[in-house]
Amino acid sequence: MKRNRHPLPRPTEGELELLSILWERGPSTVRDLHQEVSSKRALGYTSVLKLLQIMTEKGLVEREEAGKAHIYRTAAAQHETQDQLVRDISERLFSGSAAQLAMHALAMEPVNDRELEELRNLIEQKRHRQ
Amino acid sequence: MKRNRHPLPRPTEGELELLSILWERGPSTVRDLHQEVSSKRALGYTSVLKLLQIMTEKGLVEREEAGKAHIYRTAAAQHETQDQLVRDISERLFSGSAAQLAMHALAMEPVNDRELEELRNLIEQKRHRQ
DNA sequence: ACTTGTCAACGAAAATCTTCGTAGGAGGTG
DNA sequence: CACCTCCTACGAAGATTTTCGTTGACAAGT
Repeated sequence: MKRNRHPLPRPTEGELELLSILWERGPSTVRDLHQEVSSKRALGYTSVLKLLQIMTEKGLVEREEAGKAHIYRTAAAQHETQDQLVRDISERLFSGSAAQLAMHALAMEPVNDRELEELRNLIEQKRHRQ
Repeated sequence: MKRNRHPLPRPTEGELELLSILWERGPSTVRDLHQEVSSKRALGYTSVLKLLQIMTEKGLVEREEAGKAHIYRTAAAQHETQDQLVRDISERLFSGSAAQLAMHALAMEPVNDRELEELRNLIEQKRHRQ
């Protein structure tokens, strides 16, 4: 029962935690996810299961019911969700100016050389295209 | 009696809406804020009031009780809250890489020249300091 | 003094999010 | 078969967030 008509809802905090693991590990079972989460904090197996069931209803994940243990996979690519949430923050916290968000992010932490180089390239590209 | 000992909690969505207005308008009464919010969506006066009372308890805003209508002001500067939330997103969505967050933000939207210039400078600074 | 309007306080309903206990099914093993 | 283990489904408690109705205080007008 897929609802691709509407854009996916914004994941909650707990949901995002599971999505992150799924993006990293790829399709996983409840047990996989529970083990992964457990390495960071205490959380019951059924809590993870329930969360995944809710996420399935919301369309945030899809599951393959073959076999005994269902296999869950993310419905949206990581970069799509990143875009969604970055846009969200940009709207709500920076009056929609993504550039200001970017500056805040950069001013905050040390950035390694490779990333600096990528950013330089990105900016040069944009400079010449506009 | 300020409680600067603990960091301020992360504002919820509704709280952030009010904070944004306060940063823009400066210290305001409940009525001011309600009017401002109402221009965007339907929300009762007492809902705004209640939210502000909760935010006062949490320390997110402070109020001056002089006169009949209290006057609310933000407890943290805008950039502090921006930092806090950007760091948060960076952690949860980009494995702590602020640079990747920045790149996502930039790749997303057109950026005006002045902002591009600022970014270039920021990057050059960081390049030479590291 | 009575009415009207503005305000904060309080409580509570409604919605959402988080967490987990319990039940029941399916598959093996002795 | 009886038992154990692994799994999902379901319901529900608890916590947090969102929303608003009601109340009472206070002042201004008539």
